[in-house]
Amino acid sequence: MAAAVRTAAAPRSDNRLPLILDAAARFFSDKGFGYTSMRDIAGAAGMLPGSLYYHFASKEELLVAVYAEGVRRIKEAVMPALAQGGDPWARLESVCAAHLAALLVDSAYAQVVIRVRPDDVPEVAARLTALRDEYERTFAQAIADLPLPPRTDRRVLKLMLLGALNWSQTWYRSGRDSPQVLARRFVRLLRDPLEA
Amino acid sequence: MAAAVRTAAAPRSDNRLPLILDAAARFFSDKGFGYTSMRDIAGAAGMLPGSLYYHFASKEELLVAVYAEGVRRIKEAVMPALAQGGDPWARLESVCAAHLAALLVDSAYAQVVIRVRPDDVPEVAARLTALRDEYERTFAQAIADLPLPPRTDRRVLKLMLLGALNWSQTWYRSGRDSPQVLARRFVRLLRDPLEA
DNA sequence: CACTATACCAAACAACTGTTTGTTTTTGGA
DNA sequence: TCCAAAAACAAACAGTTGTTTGGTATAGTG
Repeated sequence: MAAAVRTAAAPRSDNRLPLILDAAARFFSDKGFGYTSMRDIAGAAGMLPGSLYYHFASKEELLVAVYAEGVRRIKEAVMPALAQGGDPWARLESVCAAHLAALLVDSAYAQVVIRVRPDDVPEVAARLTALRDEYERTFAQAIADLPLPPRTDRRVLKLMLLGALNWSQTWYRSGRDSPQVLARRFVRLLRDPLEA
Repeated sequence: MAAAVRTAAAPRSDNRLPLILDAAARFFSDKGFGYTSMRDIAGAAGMLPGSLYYHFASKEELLVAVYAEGVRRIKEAVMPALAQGGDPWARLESVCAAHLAALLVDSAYAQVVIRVRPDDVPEVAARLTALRDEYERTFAQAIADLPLPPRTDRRVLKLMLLGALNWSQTWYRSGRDSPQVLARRFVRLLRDPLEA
Protein backbone atom coordinates (compact mmCIF):
# COMPACT_ATOMS: atom_id res chain seq x y z
CA MET A 1 0.00 0.00 0.00
CA ALA A 2 2.84 2.32 0.78
CA ALA A 3 4.05 2.07 -2.78
CA ALA A 4 0.75 3.44 -4.00
CA VAL A 5 1.53 6.67 -2.17
CA ARG A 6 4.86 6.92 -3.97
CA THR A 7 3.63 10.08 -5.67
CA ALA A 8 6.84 11.98 -5.17
CA ALA A 9 8.59 12.90 -8.38
CA ALA A 10 12.30 12.30 -8.25
CA PRO A 11 13.91 15.22 -10.10
CA ARG A 12 16.65 14.47 -12.55
CA SER A 13 20.15 15.86 -12.26
CA ASP A 14 20.26 17.18 -15.80
CA ASN A 15 17.34 19.40 -14.97
CA ARG A 16 17.60 22.75 -16.73
CA LEU A 17 15.21 24.53 -14.43
CA PRO A 18 17.98 26.61 -12.83
CA LEU A 19 19.02 27.74 -16.29
CA ILE A 20 15.48 28.81 -17.04
CA LEU A 21 15.21 30.79 -13.85
CA ASP A 22 18.56 32.49 -14.40
CA ALA A 23 17.66 33.44 -17.96
CA ALA A 24 14.24 34.69 -16.94
CA ALA A 25 15.68 36.75 -14.09
CA ARG A 26 18.19 38.35 -16.40
CA PHE A 27 15.63 39.21 -19.07
CA PHE A 28 12.99 40.40 -16.64
CA SER A 29 15.49 42.70 -14.95
CA ASP A 30 17.00 43.96 -18.22
CA LYS A 31 13.95 44.46 -20.41
CA GLY A 32 11.05 44.10 -18.02
CA PHE A 33 8.47 41.36 -17.80
CA GLY A 34 6.22 42.62 -20.57
CA TYR A 35 9.05 43.06 -23.05
CA THR A 36 10.44 39.58 -22.48
CA SER A 37 9.11 36.71 -24.57
CA MET A 38 9.08 33.06 -23.69
CA ARG A 39 11.26 32.59 -26.76
CA ASP A 40 13.87 34.95 -25.31
CA ILE A 41 14.06 32.88 -22.18
CA ALA A 42 13.97 29.51 -23.89
CA GLY A 43 16.68 30.58 -26.32
CA ALA A 44 19.00 31.74 -23.55
CA ALA A 45 18.43 28.46 -21.72
CA GLY A 46 19.17 26.50 -24.88
CA MET A 47 15.77 24.96 -25.34
CA LEU A 48 12.50 25.36 -27.22
CA PRO A 49 9.71 27.70 -26.11
CA GLY A 50 7.18 24.97 -25.47
CA SER A 51 9.54 23.12 -23.18
CA LEU A 52 9.23 25.85 -20.57
CA TYR A 53 5.67 24.71 -19.97
CA TYR A 54 6.88 21.48 -18.49
CA HIS A 55 8.21 23.52 -15.56
CA PHE A 56 5.73 26.41 -15.42
CA ALA A 57 2.07 26.58 -16.26
CA SER A 58 2.35 30.11 -17.63
CA LYS A 59 4.65 33.07 -18.09
CA GLU A 60 3.14 34.61 -14.98
CA GLU A 61 3.94 31.55 -12.86
CA LEU A 62 7.51 31.78 -14.06
CA LEU A 63 7.58 35.37 -12.90
CA VAL A 64 6.32 34.38 -9.47
CA ALA A 65 9.13 31.87 -9.15
CA VAL A 66 11.76 34.43 -10.09
CA TYR A 67 10.19 37.04 -7.86
CA ALA A 68 10.11 34.70 -4.87
CA GLU A 69 13.76 33.87 -5.36
CA GLY A 70 14.48 37.57 -5.60
CA VAL A 71 12.82 38.28 -2.27
CA ARG A 72 14.72 35.39 -0.78
CA ARG A 73 18.03 36.80 -1.97
CA ILE A 74 17.35 40.31 -0.74
CA LYS A 75 16.47 38.96 2.66
CA GLU A 76 19.53 36.78 2.60
CA ALA A 77 21.66 39.86 1.93
CA VAL A 78 19.97 42.04 4.52
CA MET A 79 19.56 39.61 7.41
CA PRO A 80 23.22 39.58 8.47
CA ALA A 81 23.26 43.37 8.57
CA LEU A 82 20.11 43.31 10.62
CA ALA A 83 21.63 40.89 13.08
CA GLN A 84 24.67 42.98 13.87
CA GLY A 85 24.74 44.61 17.27
CA GLY A 86 25.79 48.07 18.33
CA ASP A 87 24.47 51.40 17.14
CA PRO A 88 20.97 51.14 15.57
CA TRP A 89 21.86 53.91 13.09
CA ALA A 90 24.92 52.00 11.93
CA ARG A 91 22.76 48.91 11.63
CA LEU A 92 20.24 50.78 9.49
CA GLU A 93 23.05 52.00 7.28
CA SER A 94 24.30 48.45 6.80
CA VAL A 95 20.80 47.25 5.98
CA CYS A 96 20.40 49.98 3.38
CA ALA A 97 23.80 49.21 1.89
CA ALA A 98 22.92 45.54 1.56
CA HIS A 99 19.55 46.39 0.09
CA LEU A 100 21.12 48.72 -2.44
CA ALA A 101 23.89 46.33 -3.37
CA ALA A 102 21.35 43.58 -4.04
CA LEU A 103 19.08 45.60 -6.25
CA LEU A 104 21.74 47.63 -8.06
CA VAL A 105 24.54 45.22 -8.79
CA ASP A 106 24.47 41.81 -7.16
CA SER A 107 21.42 39.93 -8.26
CA ALA A 108 19.19 39.99 -11.31
CA TYR A 109 16.58 38.22 -9.17
CA ALA A 110 16.56 41.05 -6.67
CA GLN A 111 16.31 43.62 -9.43
CA VAL A 112 13.16 41.95 -10.71
CA VAL A 113 11.49 42.46 -7.34
CA ILE A 114 11.96 46.21 -7.57
CA ARG A 115 11.48 46.58 -11.30
CA VAL A 116 8.31 44.60 -11.88
CA ARG A 117 5.13 46.26 -10.74
CA PRO A 118 2.66 43.77 -9.30
CA ASP A 119 -0.21 45.72 -10.85
CA ASP A 120 1.20 45.09 -14.29
CA VAL A 121 0.52 41.38 -13.91
CA PRO A 122 -3.03 41.16 -12.54
CA GLU A 123 -3.15 37.37 -12.59
CA VAL A 124 -0.52 37.11 -9.87
CA ALA A 125 -0.44 40.64 -8.46
CA ALA A 126 -1.65 39.58 -5.03
CA ARG A 127 1.05 36.96 -4.65
CA LEU A 128 3.79 39.35 -5.74
CA THR A 129 2.59 41.99 -3.33
CA ALA A 130 2.49 39.48 -0.51
CA LEU A 131 6.09 38.52 -1.22
CA ARG A 132 7.19 42.14 -1.28
CA ASP A 133 5.33 42.91 1.94
CA GLU A 134 7.06 40.00 3.56
CA TYR A 135 10.42 41.57 2.89
CA GLU A 136 9.32 45.04 3.87
CA ARG A 137 8.49 43.74 7.32
CA THR A 138 12.09 42.60 7.55
CA PHE A 139 13.31 46.02 6.55
CA ALA A 140 10.96 47.68 9.02
CA GLN A 141 12.81 46.02 11.89
CA ALA A 142 15.83 48.16 11.18
CA ILE A 143 13.66 51.20 11.72
CA ALA A 144 11.84 49.87 14.76
CA ASP A 145 15.14 49.80 16.65
CA LEU A 146 16.02 53.46 16.09
CA PRO A 147 15.97 55.84 19.03
CA LEU A 148 13.67 58.51 17.65
CA PRO A 149 11.80 61.45 19.10
CA PRO A 150 8.53 60.31 20.67
CA ARG A 151 6.06 61.37 18.04
CA THR A 152 7.97 60.23 14.97
CA ASP A 153 5.93 58.32 12.39
CA ARG A 154 8.03 55.25 11.71
CA ARG A 155 5.68 54.03 8.98
CA VAL A 156 6.23 57.16 6.92
CA LEU A 157 9.93 56.97 7.63
CA LYS A 158 9.97 53.44 6.24
CA LEU A 159 8.06 54.45 3.11
CA MET A 160 10.34 57.39 2.53
CA LEU A 161 13.60 55.56 2.97
CA LEU A 162 12.53 52.47 1.05
CA GLY A 163 11.20 54.63 -1.75
CA ALA A 164 14.45 56.53 -2.02
CA LEU A 165 16.41 53.28 -2.10
CA ASN A 166 14.21 51.54 -4.65
CA TRP A 167 13.98 54.50 -6.97
CA SER A 168 17.76 54.56 -7.19
CA GLN A 169 17.41 51.81 -9.78
CA THR A 170 16.17 54.54 -12.10
CA TRP A 171 19.19 56.80 -11.96
CA TYR A 172 22.02 54.64 -10.66
CA ARG A 173 24.95 54.06 -12.99
CA SER A 174 27.73 51.76 -11.91
CA GLY A 175 31.15 53.28 -11.53
CA ARG A 176 29.95 56.29 -9.61
CA ASP A 177 28.94 56.23 -5.97
CA SER A 178 28.95 52.74 -4.55
CA PRO A 179 25.90 51.33 -2.74
CA GLN A 180 27.78 51.69 0.52
CA VAL A 181 28.46 55.36 -0.06
CA LEU A 182 24.90 56.02 -1.09
CA ALA A 183 23.52 54.24 1.95
CA ARG A 184 25.75 56.28 4.19
CA ARG A 185 24.65 59.56 2.66
CA PHE A 186 20.99 58.70 2.69
CA VAL A 187 21.00 57.69 6.32
CA ARG A 188 23.07 60.67 7.28
CA LEU A 189 20.49 63.00 5.74
CA LEU A 190 17.89 61.49 8.04
CA ARG A 191 20.04 61.23 11.10
CA ASP A 192 21.74 64.59 11.20
CA PRO A 193 19.71 67.71 11.71
CA LEU A 194 19.56 69.50 8.41
CA GLU A 195 18.40 72.70 10.00
CA ALA A 196 21.51 74.22 11.52
CA MET B 1 5.02 83.74 -55.07
CA ALA B 2 3.94 84.26 -51.55
CA ALA B 3 1.17 81.73 -52.06
CA ALA B 4 3.75 79.06 -52.82
CA VAL B 5 5.07 79.44 -49.29
CA ARG B 6 1.61 78.84 -47.91
CA THR B 7 2.83 75.60 -46.41
CA ALA B 8 1.06 76.09 -43.13
CA ALA B 9 -1.57 73.46 -42.50
CA ALA B 10 -4.76 74.89 -41.07
CA PRO B 11 -5.94 72.42 -38.44
CA ARG B 12 -9.59 71.53 -38.37
CA SER B 13 -11.83 72.16 -35.42
CA ASP B 14 -13.20 68.61 -35.29
CA ASN B 15 -9.69 67.38 -34.73
CA ARG B 16 -9.67 64.36 -32.42
CA LEU B 17 -6.03 64.66 -31.50
CA PRO B 18 -6.85 65.74 -27.94
CA LEU B 19 -9.04 62.67 -27.58
CA ILE B 20 -6.17 60.48 -28.71
CA LEU B 21 -3.77 62.06 -26.25
CA ASP B 22 -6.24 61.75 -23.38
CA ALA B 23 -6.94 58.12 -24.15
CA ALA B 24 -3.26 57.32 -24.52
CA ALA B 25 -2.40 59.06 -21.26
CA ARG B 26 -5.07 57.13 -19.42
CA PHE B 27 -4.02 53.75 -20.82
CA PHE B 28 -0.31 54.38 -20.43
CA SER B 29 -0.80 55.37 -16.80
CA ASP B 30 -3.22 52.54 -16.02
CA LYS B 31 -1.65 49.59 -17.79
CA GLY B 32 1.76 50.85 -18.80
CA PHE B 33 3.12 51.60 -22.24
CA GLY B 34 3.98 48.04 -23.19
CA TYR B 35 0.62 46.65 -22.19
CA THR B 36 -1.34 49.23 -24.17
CA SER B 37 -2.14 48.54 -27.79
CA MET B 38 -2.85 51.05 -30.49
CA ARG B 39 -6.27 49.41 -30.73
CA ASP B 40 -6.96 50.20 -27.09
CA ILE B 41 -6.23 53.86 -27.70
CA ALA B 42 -8.05 54.08 -31.01
CA GLY B 43 -11.10 52.37 -29.53
CA ALA B 44 -11.28 54.75 -26.58
CA ALA B 45 -10.96 57.70 -28.96
CA GLY B 46 -13.71 56.29 -31.16
CA MET B 47 -11.65 55.66 -34.23
CA LEU B 48 -9.77 52.96 -36.11
CA PRO B 49 -6.20 51.88 -35.30
CA GLY B 50 -4.74 53.02 -38.57
CA SER B 51 -6.14 56.50 -38.17
CA LEU B 52 -3.74 57.19 -35.33
CA TYR B 53 -0.92 57.23 -37.83
CA TYR B 54 -2.20 60.38 -39.37
CA HIS B 55 -1.23 62.14 -36.15
CA PHE B 56 1.76 60.12 -35.01
CA ALA B 57 4.41 58.26 -36.95
CA SER B 58 4.63 55.50 -34.38
CA LYS B 59 3.46 54.33 -30.98
CA GLU B 60 6.69 55.66 -29.52
CA GLU B 61 6.11 59.13 -30.94
CA LEU B 62 2.69 59.10 -29.35
CA LEU B 63 4.33 58.29 -26.05
CA VAL B 64 6.73 61.20 -26.42
CA ALA B 65 3.79 63.56 -26.97
CA VAL B 66 2.00 62.29 -23.85
CA TYR B 67 5.21 62.37 -21.85
CA ALA B 68 5.99 65.95 -22.87
CA GLU B 69 2.52 67.05 -21.90
CA GLY B 70 2.98 65.24 -18.59
CA VAL B 71 6.18 67.11 -17.83
CA ARG B 72 4.47 70.34 -18.77
CA ARG B 73 1.63 69.66 -16.34
CA ILE B 74 3.91 68.74 -13.47
CA LYS B 75 5.88 71.91 -13.98
CA GLU B 76 2.66 73.87 -14.24
CA ALA B 77 1.57 72.47 -10.88
CA VAL B 78 4.92 73.00 -9.18
CA MET B 79 5.90 76.42 -10.48
CA PRO B 80 3.44 78.43 -8.38
CA ALA B 81 4.65 76.67 -5.25
CA LEU B 82 8.21 77.41 -6.23
CA ALA B 83 7.42 81.08 -6.70
CA GLN B 84 5.98 81.62 -3.27
CA GLY B 85 8.09 83.65 -0.87
CA GLY B 86 8.84 83.12 2.78
CA ASP B 87 10.39 80.12 4.48
CA PRO B 88 12.38 77.91 2.06
CA TRP B 89 11.29 74.82 4.00
CA ALA B 90 7.65 75.71 3.61
CA ARG B 91 8.29 76.32 -0.06
CA LEU B 92 9.87 72.89 -0.43
CA GLU B 93 6.88 71.36 1.29
CA SER B 94 4.51 73.06 -1.14
CA VAL B 95 6.57 71.92 -4.09
CA CYS B 96 6.47 68.33 -2.84
CA ALA B 97 2.74 68.53 -2.24
CA ALA B 98 2.14 69.80 -5.77
CA HIS B 99 4.43 67.14 -7.20
CA LEU B 100 2.63 64.41 -5.28
CA ALA B 101 -0.82 65.67 -6.14
CA ALA B 102 0.05 65.69 -9.83
CA LEU B 103 1.45 62.20 -9.99
CA LEU B 104 -0.95 60.54 -7.56
CA VAL B 105 -4.36 61.97 -8.34
CA ASP B 106 -4.56 64.93 -10.68
CA SER B 107 -3.22 64.02 -14.05
CA ALA B 108 -2.88 60.82 -16.03
CA TYR B 109 -0.27 62.64 -18.11
CA ALA B 110 1.85 63.30 -15.05
CA GLN B 111 1.53 59.70 -13.93
CA VAL B 112 2.93 58.53 -17.24
CA VAL B 113 6.10 60.52 -16.64
CA ILE B 114 6.79 58.64 -13.44
CA ARG B 115 5.46 55.27 -14.51
CA VAL B 116 7.14 54.80 -17.87
CA ARG B 117 10.81 53.98 -17.76
CA PRO B 118 12.74 55.61 -20.57
CA ASP B 119 14.95 52.54 -20.87
CA ASP B 120 11.93 50.45 -21.76
CA VAL B 121 11.49 52.39 -24.98
CA PRO B 122 14.96 52.54 -26.53
CA GLU B 123 13.83 54.34 -29.67
CA VAL B 124 12.95 57.48 -27.74
CA ALA B 125 14.69 56.90 -24.40
CA ALA B 126 17.03 59.86 -24.80
CA ARG B 127 14.18 62.28 -25.47
CA LEU B 128 12.17 61.04 -22.50
CA THR B 129 15.17 61.33 -20.22
CA ALA B 130 15.83 64.85 -21.45
CA LEU B 131 12.25 65.83 -20.64
CA ARG B 132 12.47 64.32 -17.19
CA ASP B 133 15.80 66.02 -16.50
CA GLU B 134 14.28 69.30 -17.52
CA TYR B 135 11.72 68.99 -14.78
CA GLU B 136 14.19 67.76 -12.22
CA ARG B 137 16.14 70.96 -12.62
CA THR B 138 12.99 72.80 -11.71
CA PHE B 139 12.57 70.67 -8.62
CA ALA B 140 16.20 71.17 -7.67
CA GLN B 141 15.61 74.89 -7.25
CA ALA B 142 13.47 74.18 -4.22
CA ILE B 143 16.44 72.47 -2.67
CA ALA B 144 19.01 75.04 -3.71
CA ASP B 145 17.24 77.63 -1.58
CA LEU B 146 17.39 75.65 1.66
CA PRO B 147 19.62 76.90 4.47
CA LEU B 148 21.64 73.75 5.07
CA PRO B 149 24.80 72.93 6.99
CA PRO B 150 27.86 73.77 4.89
CA ARG B 151 28.91 70.32 3.77
CA THR B 152 25.48 68.97 2.86
CA ASP B 153 25.29 67.15 -0.49
CA ARG B 154 22.28 68.74 -2.15
CA ARG B 155 22.48 66.39 -5.12
CA VAL B 156 21.98 63.35 -2.93
CA LEU B 157 19.26 65.16 -1.05
CA LYS B 158 17.44 65.76 -4.33
CA LEU B 159 17.78 62.14 -5.40
CA MET B 160 16.55 60.92 -2.04
CA LEU B 161 13.53 63.18 -1.80
CA LEU B 162 12.50 62.80 -5.43
CA GLY B 163 12.87 59.04 -5.15
CA ALA B 164 10.69 58.90 -2.09
CA LEU B 165 8.05 61.02 -3.81
CA ASN B 166 8.04 59.10 -7.07
CA TRP B 167 8.01 55.70 -5.47
CA SER B 168 4.84 56.64 -3.62
CA GLN B 169 2.99 55.77 -6.82
CA THR B 170 3.72 52.16 -5.90
CA TRP B 171 2.04 52.10 -2.51
CA TYR B 172 -0.30 55.09 -2.48
CA ARG B 173 -4.00 54.36 -2.24
CA SER B 174 -6.46 57.21 -2.41
CA GLY B 175 -8.57 57.84 0.66
CA ARG B 176 -5.71 57.57 3.09
CA ASP B 177 -3.13 60.26 3.64
CA SER B 178 -3.51 63.14 1.22
CA PRO B 179 -0.58 64.37 -0.88
CA GLN B 180 -0.41 67.45 1.32
CA VAL B 181 -0.10 65.38 4.49
CA LEU B 182 2.50 63.11 2.95
CA ALA B 183 4.55 66.04 1.73
CA ARG B 184 4.47 67.57 5.18
CA ARG B 185 5.65 64.38 6.85
CA PHE B 186 8.38 63.69 4.33
CA VAL B 187 9.84 67.16 4.61
CA ARG B 188 9.56 67.13 8.37
CA LEU B 189 11.61 63.93 8.51
CA LEU B 190 14.39 65.72 6.70
CA ARG B 191 14.08 69.01 8.47
CA ASP B 192 13.81 68.00 12.06
CA PRO B 193 16.68 66.26 13.79
CA LEU B 194 15.72 62.64 14.18
CA GLU B 195 18.44 61.99 16.68
CA ALA B 196 17.16 63.40 19.93
C1' DC C 1 18.11 -5.24 -17.50
C1' DA C 2 13.48 -3.52 -17.81
C1' DC C 3 10.43 0.10 -17.04
C1' DT C 4 8.50 4.42 -15.69
C1' DA C 5 8.39 9.06 -14.78
C1' DT C 6 11.19 12.97 -16.20
C1' DA C 7 12.46 16.29 -19.35
C1' DC C 8 12.49 17.82 -23.60
C1' DC C 9 11.60 18.19 -28.85
C1' DA C 10 8.95 19.44 -33.04
C1' DA C 11 5.40 21.63 -34.97
C1' DA C 12 1.69 23.91 -35.02
C1' DC C 13 -2.31 27.03 -33.29
C1' DA C 14 -5.17 31.15 -32.79
C1' DA C 15 -4.87 35.62 -31.20
C1' DC C 16 -2.78 39.84 -31.20
C1' DT C 17 0.81 43.29 -32.44
C1' DG C 18 2.27 47.80 -34.92
C1' DT C 19 1.87 49.46 -39.31
C1' DT C 20 0.78 50.42 -44.45
C1' DT C 21 -1.87 51.37 -48.38
C1' DG C 22 -5.54 53.13 -51.15
C1' DT C 23 -9.85 55.34 -50.75
C1' DT C 24 -13.41 58.28 -48.93
C1' DT C 25 -15.54 61.90 -46.34
C1' DT C 26 -15.44 66.44 -44.41
C1' DT C 27 -13.96 71.09 -43.48
C1' DG C 28 -12.77 75.81 -43.98
C1' DG C 29 -10.87 79.39 -46.98
C1' DA C 30 -10.94 81.78 -51.78
C1' DT D 1 -19.72 77.40 -54.81
C1' DC D 2 -15.46 75.23 -55.64
C1' DC D 3 -11.52 72.83 -54.15
C1' DA D 4 -7.30 71.56 -51.87
C1' DA D 5 -5.99 70.06 -47.56
C1' DA D 6 -7.27 67.57 -43.37
C1' DA D 7 -8.85 63.68 -41.14
C1' DA D 8 -10.50 59.54 -40.99
C1' DC D 9 -12.10 54.84 -42.94
C1' DA D 10 -11.59 49.98 -44.52
C1' DA D 11 -8.92 46.30 -45.09
C1' DA D 12 -5.20 44.07 -45.09
C1' DC D 13 -0.04 42.82 -44.06
C1' DA D 14 3.78 40.35 -41.92
C1' DG D 15 5.57 39.34 -37.67
C1' DT D 16 5.28 38.04 -32.84
C1' DT D 17 2.92 36.47 -28.85
C1' DG D 18 1.72 32.73 -25.20
C1' DT D 19 0.38 28.23 -25.42
C1' DT D 20 -1.02 23.23 -26.75
C1' DT D 21 -0.48 18.72 -28.45
C1' DG D 22 1.63 14.39 -29.46
C1' DG D 23 5.70 12.13 -29.75
C1' DT D 24 10.63 10.81 -28.02
C1' DA D 25 14.96 10.26 -25.68
C1' DT D 26 17.02 9.55 -21.23
C1' DA D 27 18.12 9.04 -16.51
C1' DG D 28 17.40 6.74 -12.30
C1' DT D 29 15.07 2.99 -9.69
C1' DG D 30 13.67 -1.72 -8.54
